[in-house]
Amino acid sequence: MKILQRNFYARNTEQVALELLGKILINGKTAGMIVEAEAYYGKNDPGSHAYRGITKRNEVMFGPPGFSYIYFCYGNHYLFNVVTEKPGIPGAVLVRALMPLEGIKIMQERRNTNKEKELCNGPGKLTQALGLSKLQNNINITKKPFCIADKGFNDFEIQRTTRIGIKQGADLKLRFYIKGNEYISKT
DNA sequence: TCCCGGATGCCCT
DNA sequence: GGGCATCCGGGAT
Repeated sequence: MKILQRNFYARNTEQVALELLGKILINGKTAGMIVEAEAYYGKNDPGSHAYRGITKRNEVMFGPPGFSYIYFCYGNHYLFNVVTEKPGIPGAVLVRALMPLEGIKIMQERRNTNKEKELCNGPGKLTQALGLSKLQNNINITKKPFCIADKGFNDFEIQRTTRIGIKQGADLKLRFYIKGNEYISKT
């Protein structure tokens, strides 16, 4: 198992999103395989937080790659992104769904459900299952206990579609998921 | 100050 | 499986 290093993230956001499929997101004793992700750019991407330039909230997106960008949404959810591109160039990949692998019991307690498919099949759900909140914002994820690792899962087909839940930039096909996987988010 | 969001869970069929 | 109320902080006015 190798932990993804900064050079993996310091590339084109779309490419990183694509290659994150099949990788393992780990936080402490909980872990899951990434089955769905979306790419977000800056200037030319109206769907991105970084579109209107740097602010207190999105400044992490402008910083060095390989850091977490976790923000609060809809009053009670946290969404997990990982920063991409070289420092100074905004970019991030939103992780939308995981297939639970380790610490499932812990996830069930945090999520208050025993249904395995309901643990991580949405961006707000997986942060709750892994115990991620704004406290984990802007953390270097190229080392344990909070990181993404490669376990060599690559036997799958990738589907590319438009992104979910945004109005601006809705035409861009920057959402990727593992075809036929039962743990991806709905719609 | 006000508006609204990169969503979820519940309750109903 | 689908419709709906609802969570509250950020960014624009």
